Amino acid sequence: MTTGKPLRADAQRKRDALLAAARKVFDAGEFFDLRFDDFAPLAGVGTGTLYRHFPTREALAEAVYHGEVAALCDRAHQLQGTLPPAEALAAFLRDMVDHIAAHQGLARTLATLMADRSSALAEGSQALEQAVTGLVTAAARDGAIRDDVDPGAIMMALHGIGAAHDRPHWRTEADDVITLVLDGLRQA
Amino acid sequence: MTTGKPLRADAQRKRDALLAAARKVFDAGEFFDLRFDDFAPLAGVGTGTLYRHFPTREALAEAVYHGEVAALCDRAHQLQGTLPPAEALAAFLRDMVDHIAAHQGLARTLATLMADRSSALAEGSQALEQAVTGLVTAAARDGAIRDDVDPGAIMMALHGIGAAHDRPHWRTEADDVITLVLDGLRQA
DNA sequence: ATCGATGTGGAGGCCATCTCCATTTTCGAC
DNA sequence: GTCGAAAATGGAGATGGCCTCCACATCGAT
Repeated sequence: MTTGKPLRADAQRKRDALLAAARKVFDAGEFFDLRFDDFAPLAGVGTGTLYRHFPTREALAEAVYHGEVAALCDRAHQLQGTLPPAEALAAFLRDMVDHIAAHQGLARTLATLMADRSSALAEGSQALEQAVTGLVTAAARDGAIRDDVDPGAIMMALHGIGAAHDRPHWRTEADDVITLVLDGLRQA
Repeated sequence: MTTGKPLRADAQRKRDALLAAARKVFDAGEFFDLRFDDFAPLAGVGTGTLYRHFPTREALAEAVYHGEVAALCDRAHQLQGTLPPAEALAAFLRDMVDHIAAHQGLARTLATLMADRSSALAEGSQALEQAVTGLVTAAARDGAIRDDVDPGAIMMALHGIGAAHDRPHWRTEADDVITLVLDGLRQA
C-alpha cells in the first residue's frame, strides 16, 4: 500500500470519518441509492474533500475492502498457527462463509463494485489470495490434500460465493460449494 | 418470454440489427467504453429507437444473454439424451468452460452486468439453472454422484468461473474448479 | 390509393459526476 | 505565542451522459 506521505492531522480525521461512514452505508446496502455527492455530508465533509480522498466510488470501496481482507488474512494466519494444515484450510473456508453471511450488505456492495472494475479490486485481493495459497500449499505438502490443483481455483469458487449474493438459498449453497471443494481436494 | 405482439416488419428488422450490433460490441469488450447513445448509430438506428426496444443497457444485455442460454440448454439436453447421466454432467461442465473461453468478451460483459442488476439476469438464468439441475438430479438418481448437495452450488461455482474472467491463469483455474466439483460430487 | 396505426430519430432537458479555487486550518520556526 | 507557508476544505458551477418527447415517416389493411 502507498503510505507515501504522512497526511496532516485533520486530513487523517476526515479520511477516517469517510471510511467509517462508508462502512455503515455499505453494510446497510444503501450505497447505490445514494448520489456520490450526497455521501460526503453523511461523513461531515464537503464534496471536494470526498473526491480528493477517494476519486471514485471504486476507490472508496477498495479502501473498505482492504480492511476486510486484512481481517480475513489475520484469521488465516491465526488458524495456520493453531491447527493441522488440512483443518486450518477447512476452518478458514467455513469461517469465510460465516463472515460473508454476517456482512451481507457489505459483501453484496463489494461484489457488485468488484465486477465493474475487477482489476482495481483484484489488486486488493492479492493478500487474501496469498493467505489462501499458503493454507493450500501447506495442506498439500502435508499430504492431506491433492497437489495438482491450482490454489487460484479455490479463489474462483470463493468469488462465485461472494458474487452470487442474492440467491434465495445462498447459505445452503455456499456451504455446499465449500463441501464440494474440500471433498474434491481430498482425492489423490 | 413475452411475445405479446407480433411487431411490425420494419420494427423487427431494426430490433435484429440492434441485437447483431450488440453481440459484436459485447464480444469485442467495448460495451463499457461506449456511450449508450453512441451505440444506436452503430446499428443504423436513432437513439429513440434504441431506447424503445431496450430501455436500459441491462435490457439489451438480457436479450443477448437469452441467446447464449438457449444454446447452452440445447447442448445440455443433447448430452442428456446421448450419455450416461454422470458423464453428461461432466461433459456439460467442461463444454461450458470451453464456451466461455471462446467468447471471453461476451462472458466478461455479461458477468459485469449480471452483478449490477443480478435480479434482471437471474431470471434469464433460470433456464440454464433448470438444465443444470436436470443433469445433476439425473446423475444423483442414477447413484453416480452424491445426492446431498444442492444443484445451486454448482451454479455458484459456475458463476465464479464466469465472474473471474480476468485472472491470468483463468483457463487452468476454471478447469481445476470443474475438477474439484466433479470429484467432490463423487463422494458418497 | 387512402388512411389509421405503428414505428422512427434526434434535439433538448435533466441530473449525477467531478473540478476549481477562495477561504480556512494546521504546524514548524522563531 | 504568533507568524507564515503549505496543506486541506467545501460548495458553486461546468461537464457530459442518459433518457424523453413528439413531429414526421413508414407500414399494411381495406
